[in-house]
Amino acid sequence: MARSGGGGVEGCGGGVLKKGPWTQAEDKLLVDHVRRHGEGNWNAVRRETGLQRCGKSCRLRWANHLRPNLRKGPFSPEEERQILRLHGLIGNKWARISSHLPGRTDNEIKNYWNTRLKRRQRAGLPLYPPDIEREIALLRAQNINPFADADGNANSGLPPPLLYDANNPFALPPAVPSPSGSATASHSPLINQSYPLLNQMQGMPVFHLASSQQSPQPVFHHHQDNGAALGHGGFVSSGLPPLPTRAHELPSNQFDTSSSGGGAGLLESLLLGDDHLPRHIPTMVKVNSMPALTYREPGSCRLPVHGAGAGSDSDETSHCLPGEDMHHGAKWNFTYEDFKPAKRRTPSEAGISDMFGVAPGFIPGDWFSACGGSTAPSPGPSSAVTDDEFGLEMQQFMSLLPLSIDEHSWNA
DNA sequence: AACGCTTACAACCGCAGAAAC
DNA sequence: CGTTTCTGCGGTTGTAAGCGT
Repeated sequence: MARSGGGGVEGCGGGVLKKGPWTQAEDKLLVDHVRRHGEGNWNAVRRETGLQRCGKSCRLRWANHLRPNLRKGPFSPEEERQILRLHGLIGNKWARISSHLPGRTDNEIKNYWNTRLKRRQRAGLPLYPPDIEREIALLRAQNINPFADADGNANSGLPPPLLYDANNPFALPPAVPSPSGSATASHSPLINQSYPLLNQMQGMPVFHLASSQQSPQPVFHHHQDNGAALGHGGFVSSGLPPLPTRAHELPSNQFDTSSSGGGAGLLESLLLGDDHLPRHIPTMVKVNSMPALTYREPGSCRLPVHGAGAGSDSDETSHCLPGEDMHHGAKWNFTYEDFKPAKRRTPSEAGISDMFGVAPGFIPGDWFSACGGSTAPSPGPSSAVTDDEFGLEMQQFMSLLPLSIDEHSWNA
């Protein structure tokens, strides 16, 4: 992982800043700072701690490796499905996708997707399993526009609004005329990248959902009424019916503390369905004086019991046979044959214990392997400078530390 | 054992929007 | 109201580790 380690860089506020892998000492400085002041104000970290890292780098390190309740290790089958479903509808909105996967970072999901995408593209395989394609087709047929903002207006930003065609709701926007006047043969790369599922859905049968109780019926006729079946007009572009999506995207490091899923869009609520991942984390408390920084309540940490089942909250992957979709009973090789065991070594607890002068026994021995939701060793940084999995150890350890709100008030 | 390829992932970069000044 | 600073997001890159030959 080492990138030109030891080198410096001009920028991020001036001065020579360190780049490359983080060391334990740097992590400790950052963690101490956040414990005292909370998240945010990242540029102040350098001023107040002497850490030779720019604010962006500090934020990234915290968000992706040090913050409490991060979840490392392989994605569970449920998580993988969730990623597929959300990506199929909203595209490369990693932060939004990660907001539905507690403990997962946008970077992690992005990396997962990119490697998976490359692998499947190279193999000439479809990106999405058929059941997910169907599911999203249904949502599309209901004319749910994931890109509409809270007011129902199509977002002005990219990607551009979809043009709804009742015959083919997954149709891409018309080809952009070239300067010479002729339409380009292919759709723009932007569209192709932003709507990967749509690219696969060209020409798929359209389903109308007459009611929630009825099975969806394929519709092949040209439909241009006032929307009796769909509840809206037949041809819609940016005037899609209002879809309550979150007005502002949650930062990747922000936990959704709303029990009702407030802020999540209708589309995402639909996608979450019955098998959505738990979004309420009862052992976490939001510290009001420290916005967006959450810690476990002292004494509330239910440590997973390795091998006891109760604590193994996610890892069904190891029970899945290659090529078998355990959720639907159908053979589908989209996920499990892609699954590769984690490569890197199990972290030791020695480093993190040493850092805080805590006896190693303070950290349960099974914590790391179990918290990752997998029996496989959790992957982690591999630099010779940064202890492997130090970030994970740090964030896990942080979650165990009692926190005094007074001590850590924002303006202290 | 050596080599090359693939995979996984940390970290950087540029950009854009929001907030502060 | 324009400018600056801060923050977050998505894309990309570099490299260690695993794996096959």
